[in-house]
Amino acid sequence: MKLSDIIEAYIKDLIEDENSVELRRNELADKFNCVPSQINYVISTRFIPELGFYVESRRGGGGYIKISKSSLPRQDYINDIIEKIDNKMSQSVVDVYLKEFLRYNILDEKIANLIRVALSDKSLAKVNLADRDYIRADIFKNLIINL
Amino acid sequence: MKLSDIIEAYIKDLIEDENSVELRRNELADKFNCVPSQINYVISTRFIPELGFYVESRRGGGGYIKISKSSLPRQDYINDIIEKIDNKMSQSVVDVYLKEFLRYNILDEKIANLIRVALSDKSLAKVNLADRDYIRADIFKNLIINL
DNA sequence: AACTTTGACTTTCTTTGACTATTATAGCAC
DNA sequence: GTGCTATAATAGTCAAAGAAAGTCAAAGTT
Repeated sequence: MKLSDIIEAYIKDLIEDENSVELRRNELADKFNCVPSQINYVISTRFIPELGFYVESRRGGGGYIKISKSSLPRQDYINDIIEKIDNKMSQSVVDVYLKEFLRYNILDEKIANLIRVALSDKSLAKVNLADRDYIRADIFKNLIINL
Repeated sequence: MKLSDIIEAYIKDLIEDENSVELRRNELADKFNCVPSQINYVISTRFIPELGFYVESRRGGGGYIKISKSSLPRQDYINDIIEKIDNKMSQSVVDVYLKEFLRYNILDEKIANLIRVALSDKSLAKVNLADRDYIRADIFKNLIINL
């Protein structure tokens, strides 16, 4: 078994309890006798939004990496959808999805609106046009993973 | 938890009652076993005018640091904050604001979390570093206005 | 070819300390 | 008493050091 797989399993075990863990990157690296950046590798290949994970972190003294897993029943449905989502989305495609989600009670009006605002061309005005739809899709995926 | 966070919480607790506190810098530093200038660090990163805090101080014998919180009605408060928000925001500055909003019940955990996710470096990974903080601020302002 | 491991370099946030600035007060000269 | 001065008691500033985590590409494996 590869080291990365072992680390992955270890982290998943920790997540089990609380549906989330807070890790110290260096500690973990130490524990598994690898370079710290391997932890990043494991996280970025295995704890991805598409699989229902959300990762937050903070640098500096007292820094941490927090990984949470959303385990709601509708999660499978959401995951299915996320898999199908293109890596770029226009404003109107976002709207299509939101309507769909509203219909299935995956979110309420208030949240849908928040997402709409966050992803609007207005909010993203400074992102150049070529990248905008890609960034919109990124934000969207991260958001619905965390609904 | 970081010392700075602990000190921040401690001070906020003291403020709760009277909407203000008067501190002695050295005493506080002593209490938390840190150098006095750490108190300044905490104040300058967490008790900023943008969040409605007002800090007065005096040196010399009998010196003090007084921190007060203005408690405007909700909408005024929001407007006030929006006006003061810089045109760029780091992830951690967003966090500071959200914590504040939570504290004053301007939004709930769920929404705060969504905003956090939407504005995280993760979501905005494809935005180049030079622009990221500006775009984050744009989205943030749009969101807050539409809260 | 795809995946994993490694390490040098970068970025972010916190802690520390040396140096500076301000204020109150005690003591002294008058 | 009044005014001046020295001293002690505070707080402020700023830059360096420290403590994480992130990035990226080269090297190694399968």
